[in-house]
Amino acid sequence: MSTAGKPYHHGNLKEEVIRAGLAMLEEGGTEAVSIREAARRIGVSSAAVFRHFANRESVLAALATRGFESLAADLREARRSDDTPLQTMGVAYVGFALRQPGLFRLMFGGGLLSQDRYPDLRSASTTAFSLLEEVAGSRAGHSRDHAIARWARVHGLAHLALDGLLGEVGPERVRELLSND
Amino acid sequence: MSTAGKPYHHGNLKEEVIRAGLAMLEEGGTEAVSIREAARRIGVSSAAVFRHFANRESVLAALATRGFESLAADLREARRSDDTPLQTMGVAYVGFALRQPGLFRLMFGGGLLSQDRYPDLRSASTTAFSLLEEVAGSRAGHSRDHAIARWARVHGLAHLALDGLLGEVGPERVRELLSND
DNA sequence: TCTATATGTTATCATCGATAACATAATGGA
DNA sequence: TCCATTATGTTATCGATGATAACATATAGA
Repeated sequence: MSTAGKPYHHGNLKEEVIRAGLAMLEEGGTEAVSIREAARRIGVSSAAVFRHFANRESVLAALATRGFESLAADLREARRSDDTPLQTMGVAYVGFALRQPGLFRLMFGGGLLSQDRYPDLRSASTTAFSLLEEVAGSRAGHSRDHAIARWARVHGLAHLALDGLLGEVGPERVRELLSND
Repeated sequence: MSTAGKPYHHGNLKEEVIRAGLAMLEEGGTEAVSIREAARRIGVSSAAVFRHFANRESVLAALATRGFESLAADLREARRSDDTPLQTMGVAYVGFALRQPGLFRLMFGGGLLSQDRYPDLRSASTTAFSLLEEVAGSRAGHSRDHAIARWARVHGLAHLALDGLLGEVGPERVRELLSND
């Protein structure tokens, strides 16, 4: 038990590291995610963080995993739209990227996905993607390849918008770019 | 003049740093690009590198710029195909990403493009993109938005393939995925 | 030739990820 | 209840990195 100050055991450190990591991610991108800085913000020694994560990369993997879970939630919400679920999901997808660019870049640009360590990350990403692909291929007479092509378009739009190559991109603009099919 | 060993002045250091950087990029991604390691490989002090680059990020920007120039060259070559230039350029685009994943990830995933420093990088990227967009929109009756959508699909395919989300992807597979229009 | 400038070198610093050695709290069986 | 095991935290330390300052040498032009 603690007498007055902080208890010796934090109790929720892993979760807080993730919270701090997500914040740093948006402040300065993946490079700005630092174990020491996270520890500093939480008020704990940096070595304590290593009790919960093997190394920095595994922190990044945890952040990316959260990202895919969050993206999947957004996509599920968008799917409820009864009129044009594909467009709406596309808008949600691009919106996610623009709202959390640091996270989005980590999720894809980081090369974590293409590795085989981090099975949690793999499965979280698969879950999110299957939501998109499912809807993209649901119209009658469309091949799986067609679904992939649609999915790729959404993904590409998100990346291009993020890199500022499409000018200002709002929800309506995204819907417009996804309407021609 | 030097008596026997290396001359005091390297003479071509900037270029060699870029060469070394490109190599490191493919060996271990952006994170593996290190000023000190580059200097070590070239056989020069790390401080010497800073005579030619303001900081590490500006080295990365130079590498990315090279990447866009190289990509543009590939696209120009592909455009010469008289039958299906758009598909061929798409194949070249994805092929570039798969052949040089580290470079491709730096060019996009790094967030360098969205910054405003590095005007050379901006212009190199614009040049490359205009090649794609030009051809993508050249068919009669197609809007600029349609060209962007096509471009996005190619870009998205490159990213997805790079992240291993499309399984094995060879040139024919890419052409297949780009054929439905 | 001589001087300014470009380009290299050798310290040196603060920061970072990582690990070892040690300290304390929480848990659960005898 | 006590005590041993385990989980979780701390401090000290290491090697590598980006960056800068102070100094050395080569090159080029007046």
